[in-house]
Amino acid sequence: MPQEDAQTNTPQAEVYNRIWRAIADRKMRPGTRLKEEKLAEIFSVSRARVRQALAALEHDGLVTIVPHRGAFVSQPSVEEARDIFFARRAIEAQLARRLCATATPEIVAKLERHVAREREAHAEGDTRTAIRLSGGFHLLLGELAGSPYLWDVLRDLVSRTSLIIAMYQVRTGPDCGPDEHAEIVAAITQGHSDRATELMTHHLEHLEGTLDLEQDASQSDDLSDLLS
Amino acid sequence: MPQEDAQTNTPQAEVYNRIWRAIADRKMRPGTRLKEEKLAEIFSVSRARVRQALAALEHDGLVTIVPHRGAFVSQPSVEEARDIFFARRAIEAQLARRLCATATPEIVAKLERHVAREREAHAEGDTRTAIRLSGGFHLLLGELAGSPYLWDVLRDLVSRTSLIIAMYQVRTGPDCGPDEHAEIVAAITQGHSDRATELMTHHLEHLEGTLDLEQDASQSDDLSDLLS
DNA sequence: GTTTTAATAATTGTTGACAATCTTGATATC
DNA sequence: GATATCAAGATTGTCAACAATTATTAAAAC
Repeated sequence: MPQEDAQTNTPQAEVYNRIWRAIADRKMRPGTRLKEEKLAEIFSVSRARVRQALAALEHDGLVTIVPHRGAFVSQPSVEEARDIFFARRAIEAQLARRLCATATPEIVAKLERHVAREREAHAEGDTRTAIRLSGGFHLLLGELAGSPYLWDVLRDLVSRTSLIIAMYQVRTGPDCGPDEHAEIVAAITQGHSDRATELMTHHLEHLEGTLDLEQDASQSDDLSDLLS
Repeated sequence: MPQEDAQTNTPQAEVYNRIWRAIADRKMRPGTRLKEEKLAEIFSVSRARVRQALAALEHDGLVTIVPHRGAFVSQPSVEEARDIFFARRAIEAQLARRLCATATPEIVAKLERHVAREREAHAEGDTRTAIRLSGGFHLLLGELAGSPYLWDVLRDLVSRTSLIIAMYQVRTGPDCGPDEHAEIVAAITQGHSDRATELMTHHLEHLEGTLDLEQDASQSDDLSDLLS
């Protein structure tokens, strides 16, 4: 499942959100250990709260909990990475198609405004916000498509994609520039649903293609670096 | 998010699975209250375990937790119901399409065997297993499509659909007979991907159409029955 | 010098008791 | 009689101490 996670008020949600953002924004590398007591100290909450947050994050696939060993930032395998991209293509293609049918001027305006901000951050060389906005584009698209359920699935997929990029990006590459997003928005604006879905599919394939997903999955540890 | 939930070993997973099945098999009506202490007594576990299980079930959308009030079997609204069906169409259409491209003889055999079992239960008038097998067909399709992630999303969607049917079915109707499933399998067997996706979409629309989703969403309580 | 074994420390898992909140029922007031 | 107020009971939420498990270190054996 997937459903309303990002609550706001309660202190336990605060812990969840902080860790979630840290992982999604790639401030914590995959494999990082998350000690309960340390987190409890950082956030000034009881260990039970941290425990709940970690359990929820495990449900989201961002954290892996090994019994009696602790919680770690997940290290998605190559197979999982490919699967995530397949799921994104399947879902986002449909969302783009639906948006073509339901797009109002306000919706188009929101999309164009977002792409403009992406362009801005990209031009200024502000990589961190560029990354966040880039993921945000896909989330915005899901939000505007009017399916709360798929929006939540998409939120999950985008955050997992962050982990995948952190693990498998070959270098600090172009990182999903705003041009392809602009094209998609253009297709939606004109109501070309087939073209929009095709562009979205291609865009995600392009993103997947920039990663190094060829390595042997059996050597996901640090050992592989030493033996190369 | 959606990911590996149905663990097997641990006692807390046992509680989760038992409650999950009870809801998915429509043995517990939407709105039923789930008292922690009572569940703890039934399953002979501590209240903390029950608490974990309920939290996970809330994440799956099968249970709604109201702070300081307790846990209840969810009562999906009409909007949520429509959204769930939209999501199912989006995802299952893509899964059917993919299966057309990757279907092996073994896969086809598994699908046909399942449909045969559905026919059997239907002919014998065994409604309960017919319902379970009917949902199982969609899950099997997701499993054979080879996307663990979407399979998990589908599992979530199918269980939510059970709740929706429990709430909105107009009577104990035909309940998704096996004939449409057979047609879909036939299309997959022949590799007609467009036809398979179309059949799947239509099948889900048909299922949604058998429900009474016209009622005013503001009257989801029992009062609406009394005032009609 | 390397491997085994044991003792210690650090970390996670669980439980039961207590606090906070809500529901229910009775009583008082209009 | 209907509504408001308040107390008792029931239920959920939280925490801190304790148990179980694993990691680390040191010593011992080869």
